[in-house]
Formats: sequence, C-alpha cells, structure tokens
Amino acid sequence: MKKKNTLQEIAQLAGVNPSTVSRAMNPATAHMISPEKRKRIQAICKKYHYRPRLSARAMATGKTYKVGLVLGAIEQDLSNPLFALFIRGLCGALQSQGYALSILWAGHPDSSTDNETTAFLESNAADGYILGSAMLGSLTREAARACGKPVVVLNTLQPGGIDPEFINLTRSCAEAYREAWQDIPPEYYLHVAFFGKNSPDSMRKFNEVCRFAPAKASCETFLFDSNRGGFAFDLKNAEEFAEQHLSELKRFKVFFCASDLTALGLASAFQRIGYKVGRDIMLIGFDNIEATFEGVNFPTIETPWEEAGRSAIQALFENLDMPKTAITIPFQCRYLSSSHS
Amino acid sequence: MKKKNTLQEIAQLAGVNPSTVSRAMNPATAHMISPEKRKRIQAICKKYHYRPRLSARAMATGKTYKVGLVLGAIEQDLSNPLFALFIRGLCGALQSQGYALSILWAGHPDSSTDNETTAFLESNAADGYILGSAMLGSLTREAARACGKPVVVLNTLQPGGIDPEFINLTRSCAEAYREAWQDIPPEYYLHVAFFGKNSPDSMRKFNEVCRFAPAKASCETFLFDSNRGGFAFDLKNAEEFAEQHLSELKRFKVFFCASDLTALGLASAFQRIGYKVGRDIMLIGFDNIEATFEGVNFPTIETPWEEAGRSAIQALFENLDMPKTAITIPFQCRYLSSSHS
DNA sequence: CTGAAAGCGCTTACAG
DNA sequence: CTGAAAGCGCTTACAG
Repeated sequence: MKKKNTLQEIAQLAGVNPSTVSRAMNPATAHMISPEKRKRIQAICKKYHYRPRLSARAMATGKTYKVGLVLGAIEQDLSNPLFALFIRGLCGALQSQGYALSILWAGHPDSSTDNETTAFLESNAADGYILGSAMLGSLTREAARACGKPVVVLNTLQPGGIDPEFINLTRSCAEAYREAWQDIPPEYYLHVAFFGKNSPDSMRKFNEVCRFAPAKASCETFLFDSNRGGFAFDLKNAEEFAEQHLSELKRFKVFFCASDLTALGLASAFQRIGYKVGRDIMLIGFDNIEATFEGVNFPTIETPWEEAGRSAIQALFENLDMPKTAITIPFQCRYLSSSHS
Repeated sequence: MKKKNTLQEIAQLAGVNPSTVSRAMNPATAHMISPEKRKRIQAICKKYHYRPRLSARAMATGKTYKVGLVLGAIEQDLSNPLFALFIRGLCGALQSQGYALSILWAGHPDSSTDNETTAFLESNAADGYILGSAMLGSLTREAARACGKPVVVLNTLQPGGIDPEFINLTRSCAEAYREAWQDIPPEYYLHVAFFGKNSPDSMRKFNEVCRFAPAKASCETFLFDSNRGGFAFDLKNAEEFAEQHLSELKRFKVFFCASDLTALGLASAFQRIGYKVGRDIMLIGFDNIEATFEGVNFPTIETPWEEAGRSAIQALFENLDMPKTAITIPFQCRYLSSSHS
C-alpha cells in the first residue's frame, strides 16, 4: 500500500470532503460522522498509513503537541535511573494525549546552548516546559519565565524555595519519615544516625529526619565526601567510609540513609564484622535505585517518580491558559517497611 | 516589552513587508536584506522577543525541525550515564541547526505505547528517527521502516547484524583492542582472562578480545551472573564474585574487563589480598562510567559516545532525501593507556 | 534589495 | 450529519 500523504488524497479516495476525513480521524470529532462513513474513512486511512500531519494540525490549532524538558547537565540528570522513571511518567502521560516530549539541552549556564534554548523557548516550540535541572543558566530561566507558557520546576532538585512564577513540583517526605520513626523502638531513640554522601540533598533529608523525630530522640550525622562522582560509586564509597569509621558507627543502632545504595554500602561494612542487618542494626534507605531493580531487605522511603512525571504533565495541561500562577504540586513519598520485598 | 506574536506585527512596527522580516530573521536568507534594514528588523525582534513560530515555519517548509529518539525500556537506556553522553551529542548537533530531540517511549514491545509510537511515526512528527534501544516492538520497527524518513539504529545495542534498511551506527573496537594487546608483555600471553557480567555485550567484547589476540596468546572467561540488576551494582557484584573466585583468578596476570566498574570491583578484591594493580596484575577496563567522572588508573577502552551522537545526526541530515540506503557509520573506540589520567 | 501573493495541510466555525 | 471556505503564520518563487 503506497502511503497517501494528505487529507485531500484520502478524501478523494473516500469520495468525501476533506473536512469529513479530518473529523473522522480526530477522536474528539469522530462522533459527528455517521458510523458507516467513519469506519470506511478510518479503514482507508489505516490501509494507506495515513495520519494528519502533526505540523499542519499544529498550525491549524495553535498548539504544538510538544512539551519541552529543559536539562542543564544532561550527563548528570539523565544518568540517574530515577530520573528515567520521571521521564517515563512524562512520556506516558504525554503520548496518551498525542503529545511528545522534547529534550532541550541548556548546556552549562550561560554557554551558547543557553542561547539556543532561549531561541527555542521564544519560537513557541512547545506548549509548556519542565525545568528538570538545578543547573540552568539565568538566561534560560528568564526565557522560561517570559515565554508565556506554563512551566513546571522540579523542586526536589532546586535548593531554593517555591518559585511564585512557576508550577512547583515538590517532594513531601513528612508522612514517610513520621512512619519510619514509628517503626523505631524507643530504646534506640538515642542511637540514631543519618548516613550518606555529603550533599545538599542529604542535608535536606537529614533536616526532615530531625523534624519528625519523636521528643526524646536524637540524630547524629555521618556524611562522607565522595571522592568519586556519580551514583554508580555510592555503594562503594559508602562501604569504604563505613569501614574506616566502624568503631564510631557501632555506637548506633539505627541509620537513616541518604539512599538505598549508601545503605547497602553501610550494610556491607557491618556484615564484614558479623553484624546482621535487621537484627543488630536497623537501616532505613531512601529510594535511589534499588526499588527499580529488585526488592530491598530493609525499609526504605520511596519517591513515586513516574507518578510525579504524570502529575507534572497534568499540571501543565491544566494551566495551559493561565500560565503564571504560583502552584505547588506535592508528591508524597511512601515509607515501605522491609516486609514489602 | 510586551511580546509581539507574529511576523505581521513586527513587519508593521518596522514598516516593511512581512517577507522582509522573514528573510531578515532567517540566517540563510538574511544576506538578501540590506544591512541597515536587517539590523533594524533584528533589533525590533529582539526587543519584543520575537522568533518565527516553529510550527508555522514547519508548515511552510515541510520540515518538522524534530528528530525522534525511539526508546524501549527507558528506565534501562536512560539510566546509563554513557547513553546520556550520546543524547548530549544528539542534542548538541540538533540544536545548533534549530532542531530539537523528541523522546518517544515505545514502551514494552507490542504494548499500547507501541501503537502510540506508530501513530507518531505515521504523523510525520519528525524528519528522522533514531532507534536507541534493542527493546523495541516489531510494530515500532515496522513503522520506522515504513515512515519514509531516514532512520539510524544504534548497533552497539543490537545483537543482530547490519540492517540494510537503516543507517547503522556501529562501534568498532578493533584498533583499540589491537593496541591493548600490544601493551601486554608476551610472557603474560597465557595468563589473560576476560572478566565481566554475563551478558550479550560482554560476549561481544570477549569475541573482539580473542579476535585480536596475538598468535600465542589465549584468553579465558570469568563471567558472573548479576543477581542484582543495574550498573550501579556492577562494581559490587564484580567485587563479590572476584572474592569468591580469587584462587582461580590468581592464576592470571591480565584481565580484560567488560567495564571500568567491573574492573574496579576486581581491583578491590585483589587489593584486599595485597595485590597492587599495575604491579601484580594488569587490568584493562572498558568505559562504562568511570571516564565521565574522573580519570582511571588502569588502561581502558573509550567509546566516543558524544561524538557518536553527533555522527548520528549528521548521517540523518545527509540522508533526508534518500532515506532507505544501507549505510554503516562506524565510530572508533580508543585505547587509553593508564598514563592518560 | 523588496513586495505582493500563493501555498504548506490541516481544523473549525458556518451554513445547510 | 456533511460540505465549502476561511484561516492558522510562516516561506519562497516570482515580479519588479
């Protein structure tokens, strides 16, 4: 079947007006066409692999059917498996509506790619944007602000607070940490530590841990500077640090960990000296990677990244007309007790 | 400055014909306009943050200014830091030409997202496609074949051979392995092993190692089944396996490793028994992650992923008109001796 | 070098 | 339920 290229040609083949074909092919208007005619038209379209050309439809409707994901340090953002889940959420929600995700590499702040990004934003290349990285140049942020389209910022990655001009997608771990504390026997309250890589993200998590600590509890920190970058080294880095500081670490019974990988590293170190996780020490992970691949055997706190991606898209679609409201879309982390695996 | 939305408005402001504005704004035609007029028009456009709307331009030119990256198992593909480099290469090359990358999640083979992908491909949503994953449904592959647009397949991920209907981006490690062997003292030729995770990718690497082995050399394999998925565990998995098989491993002097991470795991295991890498044993890594973050202290084989991304785009652009030629675009791996760090 | 006009392939009031 | 027509905002021969 040779591919037919335009509405016109299909209309001729079907012996109807192009507008009839158009209506039959659009789910939103298909009901206007009599069932027999609709079926016949759709059959012809399928036969010739015809679909309305997206750019023509875009021109006619004023939409672009694109949402732009603006990334700064691609190599960092994209190499996190959890970010991949977020993207999957974005793509899933978009594609079911006939939209697609466009990646915009804003490069390093204020580089030439920053300008390309600005150009992209100013050329109405998408109906909405998602700022997915903390590493964005001011030019890019400014252009996003001025583009007249709704913008979602991923606030987990954003050290600052709520941005009044954007739609803020924020992570809320309150409930999860509260539940985690409830699982800790009170006799351990004075033997709780936070363990993880020294990073702003860890500090934020530590603050949350403290915020929801019971009255008589306390929490110390063990933060290691990672000489090797990338989360692929998190496990090993954690293990090495733990081995070096085992004598101090042994004073504690419970560890809130910055990630599942650091928790696994800590576990390895303890296992080497015969400690058993769950018996001698208690670990509470934070989903970093583990949950995407297999069950964990200690409790962890899960961030519903895919769901967050879907929420981001939903928020964009709901704000297509009134772009610049200060909105906060929280997504709740969940505490998963160890039995979940 | 209120944003001006159309060529018309800008033309009025500048007191010229819309076509003159159009020409002044397009780098390819700007030379047709007298310098003074051009400057004046460009200044006005900048002042009002005006750029020609991409979808209108697309309609007029018949291009889409998009290239689609078709991904199957997003969570796998995107979570590899090296794939991120590939994407950076794609985005960089595209953006400098006014193009953007669209992500297409084809989902699990033959699921409903497969249909969405087909719909996307049939609606002329991009000027070319890159099949970035081995995990693609047959529907998707078929649609890519039929879409009348150039298609690049990433052949490193493809177990099969060259596909005559696509542009094949293939990795060539011949030269790198040849050089690697040259660095190995002949007295070790009978004490060489390949070490890595048991996977098709490892097997292909092992085959290459053997193919370029000197006449009197031999190479055994040590492949471990990874009980934990994801490359974040590669290091730890390798280390554990190596510790369990240390007595056998000690028979060897040289290890070709499937990745830098597995090499690091192996190194850890040997270090625990006092061996020193570079003195007692020789490791040859394969860039998996390490090189993106820091120098390695053993030789490795680097795949120029970002360059590969740029090559993919170049190949697409060169084949916009004659899409279905069997083309092979090789990208050469490089052997990096340990001195490079 | 610049303008007037046709046209890209759809969608969607409007009329019947 | 269907058709004829206008229009979305650009680009690009064509004419001058």
